[in-house]
This record gives sequence, C-alpha cells and structure tokens, in this order.
Amino acid sequence: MAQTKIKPRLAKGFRDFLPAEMLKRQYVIDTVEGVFQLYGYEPLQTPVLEMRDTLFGKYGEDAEQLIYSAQHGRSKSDEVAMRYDLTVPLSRVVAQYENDITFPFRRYQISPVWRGERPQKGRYREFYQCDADIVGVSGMEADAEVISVMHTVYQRLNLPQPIIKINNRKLLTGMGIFSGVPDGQLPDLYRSIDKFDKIGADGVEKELVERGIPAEAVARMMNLIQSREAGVKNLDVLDNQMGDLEAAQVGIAELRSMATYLDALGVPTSAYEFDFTMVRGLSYYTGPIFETIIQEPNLGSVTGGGRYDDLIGLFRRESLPTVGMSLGIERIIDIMTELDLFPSHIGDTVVDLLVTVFDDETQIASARLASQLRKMNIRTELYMSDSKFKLGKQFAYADKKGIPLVATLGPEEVAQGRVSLKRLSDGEEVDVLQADAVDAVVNLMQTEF
RNA sequence: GUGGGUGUAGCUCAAUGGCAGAGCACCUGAUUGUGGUUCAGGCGGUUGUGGGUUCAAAUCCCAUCAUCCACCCCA
Repeated sequence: MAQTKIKPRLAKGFRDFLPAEMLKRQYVIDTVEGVFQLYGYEPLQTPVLEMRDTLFGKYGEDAEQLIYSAQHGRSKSDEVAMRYDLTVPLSRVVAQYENDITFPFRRYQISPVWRGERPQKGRYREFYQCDADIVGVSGMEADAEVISVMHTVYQRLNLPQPIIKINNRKLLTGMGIFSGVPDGQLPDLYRSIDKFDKIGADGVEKELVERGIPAEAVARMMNLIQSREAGVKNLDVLDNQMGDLEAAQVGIAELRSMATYLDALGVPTSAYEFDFTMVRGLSYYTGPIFETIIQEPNLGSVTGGGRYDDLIGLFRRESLPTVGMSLGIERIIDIMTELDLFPSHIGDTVVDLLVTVFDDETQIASARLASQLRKMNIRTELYMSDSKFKLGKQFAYADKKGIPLVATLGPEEVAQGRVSLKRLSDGEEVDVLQADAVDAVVNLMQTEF
C-alpha cells in the first residue's frame, strides 16, 4: 500500500544520542558520579513530572515562563509540569520524607531537565544536570565541600583552566544598600551587574543609569564590584569600604570562612576567585553563589550553584539550610568534544572482539567460541547477516565499528580446534588453540596502544 | 519574545535567469580465507514548502516552515 511516510524529526531543542556519542556521555557521567560518591553523596531519583504547585513560584517570573506543562487527555485533577531543575524536587523530597532521611543529607542526582528556551549553541530544551547538595548544614564547611567536589570533577575530566567564580547574595545586597540603590531596584541592579562580562564596566554603568538608579549610587557601586584583587585580598577591599554594614559584614565573613575550608580541602587559590560581578538568575539563592566558566571555548557557565537556606521552608514549617551545585554536563561534553579531551580507550563501540562466521557449517563453532570468550568477560559480538558470509565484509564491518580484534575460524581451524586472532590496529595476527583463546585475546588487548 | 544568516544527493558544499554538479559516504567488482590504501563501475534530486514574475527560476519577488547565530535568560 502506498502510504505517505512520516518525516523523521525531533521537537526543537531535543536530541538523540547515537551509540558512539552515548559512550562519551557515559564516560563523563561515570566520572562525575564517581566523584560524588567519593565525597559520600548518595543517589536520589525523582519523577520527570512534578505537581504544578511544586514548581511554580520558586524560580522567578522569567524562568517560570519556560516550564513545560504536561497533561493527560482524560485526567483533569492532577495539574503536572516537567521538572525545570533538580533543586526544587530535592526540596520537596526532603520535606516529604524528613523522618526517613538522616541529616546532614548528601544526595546527588543525574537526570534530564526541561526548559522551553530557544535553543542555541550549548543550550538545549532537554539537558542533563548533575546535582550534588548538602541539606542541613549552615556552616561554610558545606559550601567549601561542594566547591571541592566541583574542583575534583574538573581535575578528573582534565578540563582546561576552569575558573570557579564565587560571590555572595548577602554581599550584593550590602553593596546595593551601601551605594544607596532603592530596594525596589535591587533586581534591576543585579541583572545589569551580571552582564559585566559581556558589556563591560561602561555598559553596566550606562544601563544602570538608564534604569533610573542615581548616578552617584552607580558610581560608588561600580568602584566596589570591579575590585579584582587575588583571593582573600579581594574581600579586604570590601571590608575596608563597607565593613560597618551588617549585611556586608556577614557576607564577607562567610567567604573568609569558606576560603579557609577550601585551603584545608586542597582547593588551590588559583582555582577560584571572588568575583562581585557574578550574580546568577535564579531567585532562591540566599548566600554564597558560585559558577564555573571555561575560557576557551566559552559556552557559558558549566556549573552553577549556591546556598538556598529558605527554599525547603516553602514545603514545611521550618526551612533547612542547604547548599549545592549543578554540573552542566552538556556543555562539558561539548567542550571536551571540541578539545578532544576524551581518553583514547573511549572508543566508538563497546565490543572488544568480533567472532566471524566462515560459512553455514562453521556457524555453530563460532557461536561456541563467542560463548567461551564471554564467560571470561571479553565483550564479544558474534557476526550475523542475512546474506552470504564473506570474511572481507566481516573485517570491513569490524573496522567500521572500531572493534579492535577479529577472530576467524574456518574449516581448517575448526578441524584442528584452533582459532586465528587478528588485531586490526596493526595487523598483528596469531593462530592459537581455542583453549588458549582467552589468554591470547587478553594479550592482544594489553599490548595494544 | 526581538534581530540577522542559511535551506540543493545520506553528509559537506558548488552552480549569479539557460542541460542540477563535485568530494565524502553507500553498493558492486578487481580480491570466493582477512579490513583500513588504490583502481573501475554504479545507486542516489519534486533544489524545504506554497504561490508569483518570466519564453525560461536552485537563482528574482511574496508567504510559510525548518535550522543556525545573537539578544533576553540560563547548565
């Protein structure tokens, strides 16, 4: 029957991952997960869909517009939406299961989230976040630990020159008060400051004045946020200027404390900087905030995070102090792909060895050999085809898929109980007894480079 | 939501109003017990879609869709 074909395509901003790409993704995810567990964080899984009320009213107006709603044709009672991040679901979980959770609660979650933004480079509508958070600790040792986790991940992935930028919402508020910016205009203030990297000092200054903030307030402000001393010295600058302001004082003290712990945890001062122009958009942050940028190539921040001591309070009587971060694995993968940072053992296939089939008569012998190799944990594919078996085709198949080793057993080998093993990378070929095949395979794999 | 670029073979792209092409990929053979190199041949098209101008449109005009980039915001 002639039928119109459906054009195969995906919704905007959604992607498929073919096997070669999945192997790279899994390498990154496994590395991240390993580091999370190394620090004692434990896995949590939550549903894709959350109750609408759980998500709304947490992220700020702009962000809320991007939340995907979900619906089912017949059920009208449950208004649900797709999760926008992993932080709000965590807060819900903590409030819902507080009796089953031991605090401090360290959990990680690696899952996709959905945001209806317009896609562009390094930005998708469905993307994975890798979150690690500590619930129930208000001290800066927790914030420092989270940053240390980030730092360890970057090290293990070999990311080039990541810079962890650290600021504090309390400091930003303090700076606003100090400069005499009216309360109602603080959000405008933050938004403009956040653009510092893109539009520069002059641009920020101009934008602030345009938003109706007094020029004198802007001038005092600009002076403060541009301070770029190294490490704790940058905090001294603020201390000297607005040390008598309480909000600022608390913010400065927190960052000083954090620096002390960072040192103890082995995070070098070269790995981070206090950057007072870094703001972050999400509205739930209450204290220290951080984000990581890679200079080259720059795809936006690869990690965001901070302290959100009030968020859990939206789901239960009392809140719990919480700090955490989110690794943007998509951007990390994009960067690693661009710079070719994947180790060579991450190939395009999981298969170690292909067992070829010479003809119909030897097919069973090939299957037996494959089974024997698998018992010894050699990832073995048995060649299959609906057309005639041809060795040339089978070698080409192995080559195309990137399978490193090929086993051949034709009538001669079968008769003698032998097998021929070939390493495609350099053409090295050995002929061994089938009983010795496993040792020979291991040998070929080990000496391969 | 705003501004701009691009849509031609599976992929990357040529063809500036006059016969729709190349490279790569794929298939076949040279090579019926061995891939990656080479050589020969072959398959592959409603030029995103709809309309308009013209003797004639991939090419010019209008609309529409898709996609990419930038802004906003963000991982």
